[in-house]
Amino acid sequence: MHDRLIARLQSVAGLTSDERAALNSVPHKVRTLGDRESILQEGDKASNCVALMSGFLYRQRIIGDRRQILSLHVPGDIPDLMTLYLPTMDHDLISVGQSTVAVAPHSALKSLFEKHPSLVHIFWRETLIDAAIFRHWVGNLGAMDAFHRVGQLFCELAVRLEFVGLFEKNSFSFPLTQYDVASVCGLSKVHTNRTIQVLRKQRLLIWRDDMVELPNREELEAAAEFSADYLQRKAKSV
Amino acid sequence: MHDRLIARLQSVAGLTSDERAALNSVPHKVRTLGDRESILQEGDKASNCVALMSGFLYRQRIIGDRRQILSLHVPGDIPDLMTLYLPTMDHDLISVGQSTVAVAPHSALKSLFEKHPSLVHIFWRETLIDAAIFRHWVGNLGAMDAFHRVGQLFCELAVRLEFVGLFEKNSFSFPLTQYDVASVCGLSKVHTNRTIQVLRKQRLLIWRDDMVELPNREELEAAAEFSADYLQRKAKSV
DNA sequence: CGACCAGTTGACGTAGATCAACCCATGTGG
DNA sequence: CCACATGGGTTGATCTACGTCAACTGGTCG
Repeated sequence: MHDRLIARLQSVAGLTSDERAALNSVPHKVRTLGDRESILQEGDKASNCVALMSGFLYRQRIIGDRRQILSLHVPGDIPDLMTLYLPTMDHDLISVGQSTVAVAPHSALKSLFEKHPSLVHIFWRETLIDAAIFRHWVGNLGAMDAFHRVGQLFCELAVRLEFVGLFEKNSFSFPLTQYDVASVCGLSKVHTNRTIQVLRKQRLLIWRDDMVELPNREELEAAAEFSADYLQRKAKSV
Repeated sequence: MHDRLIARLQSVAGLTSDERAALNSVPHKVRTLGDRESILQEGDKASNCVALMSGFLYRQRIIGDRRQILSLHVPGDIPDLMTLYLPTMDHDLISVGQSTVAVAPHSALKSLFEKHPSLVHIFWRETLIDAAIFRHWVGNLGAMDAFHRVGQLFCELAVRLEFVGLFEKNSFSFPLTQYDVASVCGLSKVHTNRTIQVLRKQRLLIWRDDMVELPNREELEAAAEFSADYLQRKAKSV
């Protein structure tokens, strides 16, 4: 399994060298994905899990004539870990930009868990944080306006990317379009564009081509009323 | 632990008599809760989990001057199961109407898992379904209008209550207010009221006092474009 | 008896959707 | 090497679903 994932689990939960070795030796294949390439579709039955190594993935559902992006995923995430126990996908999983994933069969993970029961809790915890993020977005979408939603999105990404070492000099690579951001935030692309312009005018966001910079992160977090508690980052201090 | 939970796990996952006995013997206390009584608040560190035995609970977050209900919980749910691994609450947990819960210490659950590793997967799966429900509501809140959101809510409750034997003659006890429904659906109470009136006029919903009846469930599910796939009910046929 | 709360209704205000151009960079085929 | 198509981004005009405000009803409770 990939280093980025192992490093994250290491810093979040602390791994014994034994566990680390076991994770390293999980059989897997590396797969490269092109822009907008689909990994899994609604209704598919998965028999593998994918750990994102580089790039971005998102999950989406088509609802009526709309596309809703349910979540964005950064390297180190295993966005289909739930297929271990809920094999039928209730949404699509898609790559944005060029990305690479490590694909490991369910059987390999299950035997990993048998040999190292302590790892079960570590992976379970990963799915709990995933759930906490969804829960947070239920709040965002139900109770916040456009400005706060878009602001929260960039704040959250900064924290999650920082956690895997991909947020440097207040910047990160971001191959999504404004329309993608709109689909995350439950907004139209026109209104999303205007909201981003407000963030730009307030010097809270610089977004050109595929790079996003947050020149004044604290101010952005304050403006968006963002708190990273739900991402459970305190584990970093372990 | 409570029968309602055990019965659900039984039908969902299938339990050996050994596992069932172990679940039955988990030490716990029964606690009765009044209307709007709080169990846990944002920031609390939990050292117990509660399994809902009767009544309703909801999770909420205060966002600005608004209250967002993140999820509703029916008997058989363990809405704070995640505190096993994420001890700090990022939201409040509150009772509606009179309800009873079984309170079991984390330590008891952890030793249960040690003695019966197979139960870990069953409980993990429970948290995955919890996450699937949040994910679904991200879609609902991001992409559906008021009519669909409110309709989806009643459809979902019917399925979840049916699963634990609390949906009979197309009816269930429902001690929430219209304002509560508004807080689930991310709507104002005035607009929620008007939306409910539309459902009533279309003979899809009868709601008087604390009882809800869905006289034409299929039609309601069609109108709300509801599909129960995400609740993973197929396990019922096991 | 008044206080309070859920529900209901009407009038009005607004955030954000929709529609329709237009710009610009990139890519493609003749 | 140009002609044109395509897809992001941007802008302005208009529309609408929903929020807000305010008033009134009818139960319930002390």
